[in-house]
Amino acid sequence: MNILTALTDKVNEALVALYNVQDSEISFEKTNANFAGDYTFVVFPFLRASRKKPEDTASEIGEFLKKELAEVDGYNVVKGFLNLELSDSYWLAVAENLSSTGVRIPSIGKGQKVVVEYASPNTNKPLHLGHVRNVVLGHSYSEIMLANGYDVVKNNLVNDRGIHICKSMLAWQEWGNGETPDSSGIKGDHLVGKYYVEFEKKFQLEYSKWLTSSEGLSQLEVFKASNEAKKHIKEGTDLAKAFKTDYTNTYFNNHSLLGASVKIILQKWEEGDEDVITLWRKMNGWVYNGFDVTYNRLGIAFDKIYYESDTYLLGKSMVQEGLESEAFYQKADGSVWVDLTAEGLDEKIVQRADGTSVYITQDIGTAQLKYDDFGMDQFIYVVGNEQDYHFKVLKHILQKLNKQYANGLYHMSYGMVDLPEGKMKSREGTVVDADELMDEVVSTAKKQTEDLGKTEGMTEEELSVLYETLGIGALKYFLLKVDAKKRMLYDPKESIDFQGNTAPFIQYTYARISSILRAANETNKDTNFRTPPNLAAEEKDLIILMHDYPTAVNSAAKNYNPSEIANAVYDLAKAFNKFYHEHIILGEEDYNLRGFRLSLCMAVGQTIKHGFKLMGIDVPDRM
RNA sequence: GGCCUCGUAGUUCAAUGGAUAGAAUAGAAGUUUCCUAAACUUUAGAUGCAAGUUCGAUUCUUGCCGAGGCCA
Repeated sequence: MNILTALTDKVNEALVALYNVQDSEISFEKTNANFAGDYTFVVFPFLRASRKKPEDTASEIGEFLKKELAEVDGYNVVKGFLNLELSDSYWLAVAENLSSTGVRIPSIGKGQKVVVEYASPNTNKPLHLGHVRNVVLGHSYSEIMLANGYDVVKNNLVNDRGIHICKSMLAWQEWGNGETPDSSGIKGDHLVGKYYVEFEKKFQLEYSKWLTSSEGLSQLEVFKASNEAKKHIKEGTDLAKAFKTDYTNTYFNNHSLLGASVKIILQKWEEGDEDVITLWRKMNGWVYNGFDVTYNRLGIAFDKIYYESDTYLLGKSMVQEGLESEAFYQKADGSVWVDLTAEGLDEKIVQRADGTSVYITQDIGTAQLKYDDFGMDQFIYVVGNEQDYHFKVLKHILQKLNKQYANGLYHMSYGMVDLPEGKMKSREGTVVDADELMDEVVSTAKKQTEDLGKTEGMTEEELSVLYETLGIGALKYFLLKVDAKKRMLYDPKESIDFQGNTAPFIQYTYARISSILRAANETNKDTNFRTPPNLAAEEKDLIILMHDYPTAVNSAAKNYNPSEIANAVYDLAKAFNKFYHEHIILGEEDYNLRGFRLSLCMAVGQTIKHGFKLMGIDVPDRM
């Protein structure tokens, strides 16, 4: 029972009756705090039809609503703003409903299947803060879709093959001395990452040496004369430095001994060489064990995991299909292309002249695989915005191939997490490691809790659960409260706050509520109330926020934006603390008033818990 | 070179084209005989610049300045 639906219908009726305007787009906003009223209707767009002053138009519509809708108690008009005042008895009915049925979300996704792909890590190094934003968003969005009635498949596509893991393999073989997670006590993903870094170090050494060799110096001269160099001269960058950066890949492919060795490993892998496959399995196994620890601590899981080693050859048959249907075309050298200039994009290669596939070909194949496996209505990729172009292309290609399911493709494009100095760079050691970050926020939670000293009587186990709840909660909330599309900043020096608009603030509110309800239970005070008492402003605020909460859950799904949940829950927690400060609850003498307030507490607690579940964050009963 | 994002208080984030641009944090001043002060109250502080569309622009359009990204 959402009053806005009724209001929308009635305003439409009013517009027809008064000004003969049909089928208008009606919307309401919350009344600005500086004016009386609950919801506001803006009449400016209808002045042309009414041919009256804004004030008169608003008054006429207000009068109509007041007469026709029992819930509308009164109204006031400021310029073209019609502020509608709903009756206390309406809000009390809402409160009663909340206390009897709890949180109810309209099932807008009933009967629809969605595959949400997130995480998608490489297996050559541990997860970092960027991955954490990814998985936290993906998990939260999946939960939001579930709450909206969708049938959701949480899906991970692991990039377990390729040149990157071969680098770790080579380094481990050469310099590892048989080190394992068990022998070294290092978490598996970190151990494999250690050898990846080791490889890069050795490679840089080799490269630096080459750069000062006669061959390297002569290549530098060639570079200095090139068009590329002109750009750098214009920007004033050091040419030797620019060359070093620009030439890295060419060096790796054409000159490097280490590069050549890695490529041999990759080739052997593709041929199915037993020794290489065994090593590859072993090291990936270490990484998966490590990832599982990280995922578990973050409280996320998947329903379906694809591995690129199984899927990287997919898509080739679809290249044939595209050629036959003339969606693709072949160049003289045999390479296959798709022309997307009509769609405002470029021409894009989908198969190289030597017959090997490119990255996007795999994605075409896995999209089809997903559809074959799940027959989903929508499939969502939680992937950073650096791949905006890639997914635009992917969608267009699938459409050109006449795949109906292509219309259900959505790239949930989120912004990067930046550091104060800019992007995280593994080479410069500025990457914020996921495991270290979790350790840090949890130990901050521990320290804060101990400083406040309110946990007397809790066991060691309860305390360690509490620290995880608070620390991991703070981290997740920090990442989720920002609009997913936007890039955001993390400052390691300041780390993550526990005051203000944070998870611990909201968890604290929940703990307060739990504490009250516990005490009420122990003293046999119940949440029943019969005669509707007068509504205090703080009570009404709570009811309105809870009344609007389900709309926020629908909206978060429609807008692919979990931050709407964070905002809604934060506003509610803030309003509750104000209410708590202004009104006695347990000590209230009046039976009905006390019951009413207790029922409000219960409903607020349930709503907070519900919202936090959608963000994948736990709530503590005390803290 | 082409294309795509983004510029809001000192800082980090809000604001379906609507009223006096909201929070948090940092700053200043308060609140504890009272259900948890991780709280509450008060205070000061911002739309990069310039045009345009509109009854009305932080929001839409164009140019400039600045930051980031993608494609060869």
